[in-house]
Formats: sequence, structure tokens, C-alpha cells
Amino acid sequence: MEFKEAKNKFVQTWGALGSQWGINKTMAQIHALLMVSNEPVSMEDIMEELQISRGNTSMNLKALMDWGIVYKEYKAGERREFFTAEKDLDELAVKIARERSKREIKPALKILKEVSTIDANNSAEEKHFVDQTSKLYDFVLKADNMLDKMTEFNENWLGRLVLKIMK
Amino acid sequence: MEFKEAKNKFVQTWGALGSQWGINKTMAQIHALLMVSNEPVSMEDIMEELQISRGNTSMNLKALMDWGIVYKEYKAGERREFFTAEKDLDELAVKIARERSKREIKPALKILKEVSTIDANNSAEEKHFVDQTSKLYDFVLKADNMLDKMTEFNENWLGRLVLKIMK
DNA sequence: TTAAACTTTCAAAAATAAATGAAAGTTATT
DNA sequence: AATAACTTTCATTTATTTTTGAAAGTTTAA
Repeated sequence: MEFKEAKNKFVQTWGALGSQWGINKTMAQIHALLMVSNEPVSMEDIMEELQISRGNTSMNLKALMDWGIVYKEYKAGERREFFTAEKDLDELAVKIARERSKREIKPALKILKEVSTIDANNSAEEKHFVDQTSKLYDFVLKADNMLDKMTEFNENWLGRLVLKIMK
Repeated sequence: MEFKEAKNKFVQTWGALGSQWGINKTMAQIHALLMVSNEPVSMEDIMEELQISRGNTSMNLKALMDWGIVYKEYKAGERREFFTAEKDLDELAVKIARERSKREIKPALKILKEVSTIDANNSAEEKHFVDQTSKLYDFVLKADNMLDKMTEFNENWLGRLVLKIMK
């Protein structure tokens, strides 16, 4: 396999993976492209390589910057803006984890708390509901806290964690 | 908040969460409904509660059973089939983790290995590509192994893991 | 073996999500 | 302050995903 083919395959795969995880295909593809580029890439080049429109490129770059995993760069003497991706994978994982926790887990926890604290009359049905949603609340809370803890390590947290778990 | 409202809120929330994680809304809603039901539910009842068609219900129940997180049950003297969800949350998390690893992570790893082993000519560009995709391969492999390890604990693995990490 | 009671399948329709591109906006240069 | 170089926005179009529902399939019981 030659470079161009490999690069394309990587970008496509990363894009497909993204869409299975609630991130849109183009956003993931742009990220993939930037991640394997050794130097900052212009909007024009992204459009060209992925064959997508200007608007689409702009919106998805904005989203990636909101997630804090893509940065704008300016080159001396160049009017255009260039973009680079966070390339440190530990840092990338931490940022993604934080963002998803904030956007998805925290709001879900809020609802879980609400619904798990209704007062059940003494029907088995309502008791079971309260019991199950309470357990779910505890579980999700614990998982979310764990994410925090994990990513607090920082600096190769995954490696360290693996060590910790192994022994 | 009264029971019916709480139940509905829970089902809607779980459904929305599902669609952010690549699981379709109805599938997640059915799962939510079954999870908080203290007894097996018939297809008819699911259709009624969620206001969805027979075909949709059938397909999504099948998918849930493929994931191993919903079971068919037969009631003595009843012709119809009933359904229940896996209610043990540790078990549920393990099954979801295993399934996603199998369906998404493993195939992605295969591609990462392929593209990271092309031989780069000596351009900085190609070297960077190989370097970055190799790192990604290692990272994803490590994360996937960790998932395995975590879920191997079984029996309140999350709780145990939290303890392990804290100290 | 027939009929009734139920479930599954899948082509078509509907709903949802993403992409386009032209117009509006912004910034830097002369 | 006018113009050129570039980016963002958003109403509309396009593509993708999900849902429907009727027909086909299956199972049980008489």
C-alpha cells in the first residue's frame, strides 16, 4: 500500500468510527486529516482533499475547535488561517472525555436524579422503578467520577492506569 | 413528579442518550422501558407505550437480543412472547463494552495496523504519518485491552476499579 | 391440515441529519 | 475608506437513517 492510499484509508476509517460515536463523519475526517499532517493545513486544502464545500469545512472546523482538539494557526506573512490537530493522544482522550461528560453525562445525571427521587406509592411497579433508576444514577455517577480521576493523572494516564489495574 | 411522568422522562432521556452514542433512539427507548419494568413486557405493550409500529418494535427487539441485553421470555399458558432487559448494570456495561469492542474497535485496529506499516519514503510527511498512526494503534490497542481487563473483574467491577484507582 | 395467533421481513415513505453555496461578514492592506 | 482576501452563516437541497405497514413466515392447537 502506498502513502496516498493509506492516508485515504485512515481518513475514511476514522470518519466511519466517528459516526458510530455520535460525531459527524466530516468532523471526524477533518480531524483525521489534521492529525496525520506534519504541518498546518489551510481550509482550501481540507476542502480539496476531502472534496467538501467551504461551508461544511468551516462549520466542522469550528466544532472541532469548540471541542478543543483543533487549533487555528497563523503563518507569518500569510493571510489565510491554518489548522492543526491536537496530536498528543493522552491529551486528546482527556479532552474528548471531558467534553462528552459535560455535554451528555452531566445532563443525564440530572434527569436520573429527578426521576429516581419521586415518591413511589407501595405498588411493586413504582418501587422497582425507583430502585432501578437509583441504581442507574449511582452507576453513572461512579463511572463519570472515574473518568475524571483517570484523566486527572494526565501525562500518559492510560499507560499508568493499565499498570495499576494489572497488579 | 408522578410516576407516569417520571417513567416517560426516563425513557425519553435514555433514548436521546442512545442516539448520541450510535444506538438508535427506539432501540434505547425499548431498552429503557424494559429496564424499569418489574415484569416481562409483550410486544403489544411496547408498541402501545412508545407509539411505534410492529415492524419497528420487532427489528429493535431483535437488535437488543443480538447485543445480549434483552431476553425473550415465555409465560406458561401464554402464546405471546414477552421481553425483559438485563437489569444488572455491571453485566450490562460489560456486554455493551464487549460488543462495541468487537464491532468497532477491533476492525479499526486492523486498519490502523495496515496503514501504519507502509514503508515511508524519507519525506517528513510520510514519516509523520507512520509515526502518528503507529502511536494511535498502540493507544487504541492499550485502551481496548484495558476494557477487557476491566470487564474481566466482573461482579461490581466498576466499584472495585474505583477503589483501585483512588489509592 | 387448517386456522388462528402471533412475529418477521422489507420495499416504500417519512423523518432526521448533513452538506451546499451564495450572500453577508470580517480583517488586513493600500 | 475602499478594496481584496479570506471566513462564517443559514435557507435550501441532498443524503442518510429510521419507521411504517402490509405481506410473508412461523408456531401452536384443535
